[in-house]
Amino acid sequence: MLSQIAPDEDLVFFRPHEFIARESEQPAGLYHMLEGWACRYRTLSDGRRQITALYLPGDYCEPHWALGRMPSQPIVALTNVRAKRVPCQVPSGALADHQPSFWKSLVDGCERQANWLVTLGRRTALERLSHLLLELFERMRQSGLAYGQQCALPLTQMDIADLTGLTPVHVNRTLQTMRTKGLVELQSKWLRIPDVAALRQAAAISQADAVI
Amino acid sequence: MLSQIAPDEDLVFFRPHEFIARESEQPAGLYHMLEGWACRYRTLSDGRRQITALYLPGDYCEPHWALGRMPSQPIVALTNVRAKRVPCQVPSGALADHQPSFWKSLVDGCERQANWLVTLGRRTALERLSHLLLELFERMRQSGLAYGQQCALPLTQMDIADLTGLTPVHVNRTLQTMRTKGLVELQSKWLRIPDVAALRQAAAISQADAVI
DNA sequence: TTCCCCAAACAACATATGTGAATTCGGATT
DNA sequence: AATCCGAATTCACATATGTTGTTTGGGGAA
Repeated sequence: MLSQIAPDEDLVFFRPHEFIARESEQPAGLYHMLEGWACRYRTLSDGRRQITALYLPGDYCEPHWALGRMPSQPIVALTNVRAKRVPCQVPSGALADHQPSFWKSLVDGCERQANWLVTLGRRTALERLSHLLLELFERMRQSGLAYGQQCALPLTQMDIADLTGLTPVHVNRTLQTMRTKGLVELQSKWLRIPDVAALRQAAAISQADAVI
Repeated sequence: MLSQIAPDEDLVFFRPHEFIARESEQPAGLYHMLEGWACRYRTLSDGRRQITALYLPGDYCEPHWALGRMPSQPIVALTNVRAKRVPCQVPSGALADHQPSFWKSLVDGCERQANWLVTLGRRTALERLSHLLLELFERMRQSGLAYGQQCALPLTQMDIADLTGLTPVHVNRTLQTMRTKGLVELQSKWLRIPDVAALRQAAAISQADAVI
């Protein structure tokens, strides 16, 4: 029954392109993603757009909000999203004690960003795409959402361009090259990686490095 | 007297290029920077290098370590560094209660990284340099280390290249352009910004945005 | 002062990626 | 089955940035 749902912990839904949070507006709560993808981004005044974070099932969106921050960049749903809303106002002491997975989520996000800086700053288009696809596959795998060497990938080539700092045209070109080389199979929002080791090499990821 | 220094909170010094922390090695503690600059970075196997964080006086290096993480990227001193070492093993509850500035440092670092992603992904060379110089000036100003419109900037053009994802040659070229346009004065490790508003515009920072 | 060395500055040329536009494809809707 | 519309694909061309190499400059050591 509806009345049995705890009043401060709701299930919420978003449609593609719907805002989950707006810049500098107090969000209704933290969202624990249950299903679907979302992203954080910034657009410059002339329309250039860069995605700065991707939220997949299992991720918290956004840990910072529990530390008293307001969103500094907007967040939108990329697909249909189902999430559990949990209030921001949890005292940080309680969070630390009761939600280790929450802290892990925060720090993981930071480390992913640090790796992402390397990708945007120093990797070529082919390396960026390889790195992105590996990271997404690995995150899906860790959430139990990968099947063998494949997983869902509900992004348009324009989304991928805004993630990798490239143009959609160049994403397309480079994807073609990768297909030709047998590095990936990618069609109708479905990703298959025939040879993970080969793709890691194409991404300029050193043997010892973690992808994420 | 030496004997009066608390045993778990030491003053430490580093020389330029000296490692403050190595990848995957337990650091001796957190460092609260008192003087000098340091950076975190990653190098790809062929030598390409990207700096992913800059530590200025007042910054904590690295908040994550208090959350049970090991360094995932090495950290080196860029100048002579003086810092206060504080043990990592502080229980997170105590940190939360007694060190709000510590949490601020952590979240500020995350937000800076998110902004930095936009810069590396979507801004031109001139915009990247403008953004970097504005951010550094603003951070120095907030630490009381700016004097009017100027502050120290102890970076080589190669450091700046590794921060902005450009080549040293192009950094030089672009800096010349900026000097010609009167956007910055930069010589012998000293930065002067004649017109902050003009530089913000050159950085493609929207009026409302924070630099950091 | 002289020497030395690293950083900065400069030049010519190469190339990865961007731009603008047209065409094709594929899934949804009627 | 016919239509529609966003996404993907392809093409020709433009340009920002990279590459390689040389030259100049300035501060520290002897």
